[in-house]
Amino acid sequence: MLEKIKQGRDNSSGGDDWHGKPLQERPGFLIRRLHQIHVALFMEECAGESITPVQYSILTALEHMGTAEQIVLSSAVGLDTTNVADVLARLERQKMVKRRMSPRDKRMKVVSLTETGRALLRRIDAGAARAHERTLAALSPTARARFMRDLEHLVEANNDLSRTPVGTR
Amino acid sequence: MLEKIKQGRDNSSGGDDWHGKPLQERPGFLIRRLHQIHVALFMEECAGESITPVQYSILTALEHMGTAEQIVLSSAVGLDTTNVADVLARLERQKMVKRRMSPRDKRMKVVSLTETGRALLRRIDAGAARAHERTLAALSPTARARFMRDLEHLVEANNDLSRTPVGTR
DNA sequence: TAGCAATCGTCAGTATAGGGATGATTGCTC
DNA sequence: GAGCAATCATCCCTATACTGACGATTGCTA
Repeated sequence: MLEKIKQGRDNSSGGDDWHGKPLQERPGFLIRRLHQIHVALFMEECAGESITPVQYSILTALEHMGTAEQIVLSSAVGLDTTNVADVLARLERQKMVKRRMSPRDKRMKVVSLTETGRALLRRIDAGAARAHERTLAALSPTARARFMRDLEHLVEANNDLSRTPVGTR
Repeated sequence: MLEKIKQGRDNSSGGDDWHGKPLQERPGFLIRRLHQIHVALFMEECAGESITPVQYSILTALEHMGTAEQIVLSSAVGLDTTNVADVLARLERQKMVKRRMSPRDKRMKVVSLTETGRALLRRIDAGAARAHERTLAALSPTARARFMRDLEHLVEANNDLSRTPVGTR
């Protein structure tokens, strides 16, 4: 009584019938797990420094842009403005980042890296790279490159589906 | 598995030099984005029902197992026991799930689906399947199957790295 | 069998992640 | 140039996700 419910779906494209499949073979489950794993690896590689993957993303984006309004950062890293404000508040508390009102538009806040933030980036850079590598280490170099291509493709194709699409600014 | 990592960064190999690459080409960033996207798709497909992907995972696991202690569920879905308890409390509040003390071991709680929970599962099944399909829709059927294989491989290889590895129970 | 270490669930605390609402500000339009 | 809609940051709320600690219970062992 738990096998063949499956009304309303026809797998015209060759048999992607996720229903009935164990959790371990469903895309959503595996993507969540891989995300968990990468975060764990990142935290392990950067142990000692108080930093998270998302904070690292924001700091990196800031390093590339020099200075940015929160809304621009939000678009760059694909995070809700609420969430970005939250992360930035933590980064500011740790003196990694400065925020001040934009003189051009008083609704906006301009964010910039501090020297402390830049130093942190330099310290964790190798660890972050190792975390990225270890996440994909189980694949052969060929499969790894292919996997990354597919990943980029999937994210790009669905970019506009999340609340804050990347790169629209 | 971390042979060519050494101390600093040298991109002697095929070129896994994440440093200096834009955010959009780093595995951690893309995995986080794809996770966001799948969650968004799931919530869109199951709008109207108050359910999340993680809750769906737990309900599905319960359906397969019939009845399970929280620690077993935790292992089945790869979630911290703290987190599982949290999710279960919400599911119980919505009457999707029942919890009672295990008579065999008074430290444990036995969880089981209610009829309400089973009905919910039947209602959202098609939507959940559509969310899974749409997440991978941008890939050709061939690439999709390959991607899933690689994904499973990566998760399996790093299973023991997260706090709660899957399937050890 | 008395004690003790391991186990299970929970609690407190922190960090993403997003929805919905609001206040301040801006720029467009009439 | 006065009003008004859009924009930006923020606030409150909920939901993952994990760490560290703790009380209750269990089973092993001395």
